[in-house]
Amino acid sequence: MIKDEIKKIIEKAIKDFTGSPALRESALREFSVEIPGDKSHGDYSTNIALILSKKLGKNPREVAEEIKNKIGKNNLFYKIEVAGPGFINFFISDKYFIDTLKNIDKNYGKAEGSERGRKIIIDYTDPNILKEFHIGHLMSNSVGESLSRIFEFEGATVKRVCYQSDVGMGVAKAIWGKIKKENESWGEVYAFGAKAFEESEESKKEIIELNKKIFEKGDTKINKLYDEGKKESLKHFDDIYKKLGTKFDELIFESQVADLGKKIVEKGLKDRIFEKGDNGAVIFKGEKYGLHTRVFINSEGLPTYEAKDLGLAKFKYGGYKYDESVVITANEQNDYFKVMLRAMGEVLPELAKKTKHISHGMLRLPEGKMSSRTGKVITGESLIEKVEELVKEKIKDRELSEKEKNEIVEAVAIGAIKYSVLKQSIGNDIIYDFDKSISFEGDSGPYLQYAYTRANSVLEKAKREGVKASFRKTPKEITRLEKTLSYFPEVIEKSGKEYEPHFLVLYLTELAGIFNNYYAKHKIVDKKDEYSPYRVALTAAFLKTMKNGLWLLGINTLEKM
RNA sequence: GCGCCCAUAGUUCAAUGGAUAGAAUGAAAGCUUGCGGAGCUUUUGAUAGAGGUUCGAAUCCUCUUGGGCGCACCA
Repeated sequence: MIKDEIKKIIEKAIKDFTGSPALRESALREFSVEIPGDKSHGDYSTNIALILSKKLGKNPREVAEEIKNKIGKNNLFYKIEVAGPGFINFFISDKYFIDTLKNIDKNYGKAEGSERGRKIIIDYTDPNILKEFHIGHLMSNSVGESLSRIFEFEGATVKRVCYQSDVGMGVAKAIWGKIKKENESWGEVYAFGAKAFEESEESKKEIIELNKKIFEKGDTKINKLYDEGKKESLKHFDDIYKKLGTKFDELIFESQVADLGKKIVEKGLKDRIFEKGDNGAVIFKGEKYGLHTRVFINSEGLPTYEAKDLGLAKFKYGGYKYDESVVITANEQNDYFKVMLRAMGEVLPELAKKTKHISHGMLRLPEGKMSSRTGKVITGESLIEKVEELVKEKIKDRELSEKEKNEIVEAVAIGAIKYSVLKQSIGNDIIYDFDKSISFEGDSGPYLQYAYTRANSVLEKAKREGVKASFRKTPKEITRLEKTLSYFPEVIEKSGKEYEPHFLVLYLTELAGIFNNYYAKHKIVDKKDEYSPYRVALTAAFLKTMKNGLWLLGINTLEKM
């Protein structure tokens, strides 16, 4: 990557610069090499002089000039200039960009980054059995899958896991509902049970009683109901994962980690990390760390979610010696995670250090539009269905086979949803606009898919007309397209490092726009034009980059649409 | 009550403390002999308010206003 090369050059240039080694070190940690938004500021730009001058108490422009002189001549650039308050701008030779283009193949950008050799476990989606798969799960899945693919692409070995609750009151509410309303779906009966639990003392008692029975596993009828429900639930989730393009390496259930968690907390109690509350519950006093108190084992001696999460960490590490454990949840759990991770820092310090909590915002729908007649919450699958219907309506007049149409509907709908989730920084709420998400123009998944498809048909035309891709004859001046294509590896690395797929989304959207612009200005396939082979090769490079990029977001490309 | 997060063009989003705050969409105007016009070009328009730190603040600090979330036995 060119950015790394520039960094090395700068490092070398300031090696025998005035100041102490410690000062130099800290400057090297802080400085950055960026692609400036304004192209008149060069292809790459660094703020090293601004950082150094601050530490040295010198004029930044003078420092910049000095560094520029130290760098001297280098074939990579045709020009270096000092600009503004003291930026050093690098203008890269076209030859470099063309050489990069030549190396764009289907592995372009792969495993170049910083994750090489690392073992990462990533936990996302996390629906609970017998409950609905809701929009939050859809968000978690989109984020988790994309990050997984980015880490893998950067060279990490990734284990995808999904942690789900299969015991407790939630399950009891659903089973209680199922007993009362045999023919209703699990999602429905759960809602029914949950409502009854809140509203009727009698029902509440029954559900608590039932919860014990489920736990004891003594009643064959209840056992059967539970087993069937669990199986059906998991099958149902599996269908959704297939559609979304996720394949988990392991499903971990709450029941598998409860005892482990309890033991960890009991040991922690002996070590005085935890303490006993008034009524016998085992608690962690978060106030010592500026947080709040949470219960890890309740007064009945049962481990809570907190304890189970400790068990989960140990369980995960037992099966896979990870370097990093990434957990993705909605951000309403942020404060909870702070306390739990702080406690983990005391009882499982090594694992706590390796754990990274990433939280996403809510997917909000335009008011009224989606709430169905029954007033139920919108589920993840009904969202997918609704978007599919809209896409279906949109392409109904195309001359395509039924089979082709179905493929397009699914790819475009999923692409639209994933794009909407991933296009902005994780953590903030998303206002989901149905029409915008499936729009073929502007800021959307389908726009990228369309740009891909159109480029693809250009290549098909080239094939028909016998124009072969070649970089032998290159134009005198290259365009933004060649330059932008070369940024791809850097963008992926940044997305992975910062756990932010939106950098990639923004990049691909810009790239698609630039390609569309190129396409509008140049005739790509033209037998009589000596530059046509080059343009075909450039189009092929765009196609591969776009395909890889979309794949990293979990979005499929289409040959026709 | 306490804590955490958030506030940027009409709208939806960008911007490791850096250069003239970028896109998309909307609105207005234009482009088509040439591959999928579902495209391209141009114009329009914003940092919630008040202080402070800094050579430099949308970004850091304080206060105000307006939102979201969380605070002992749910997950």
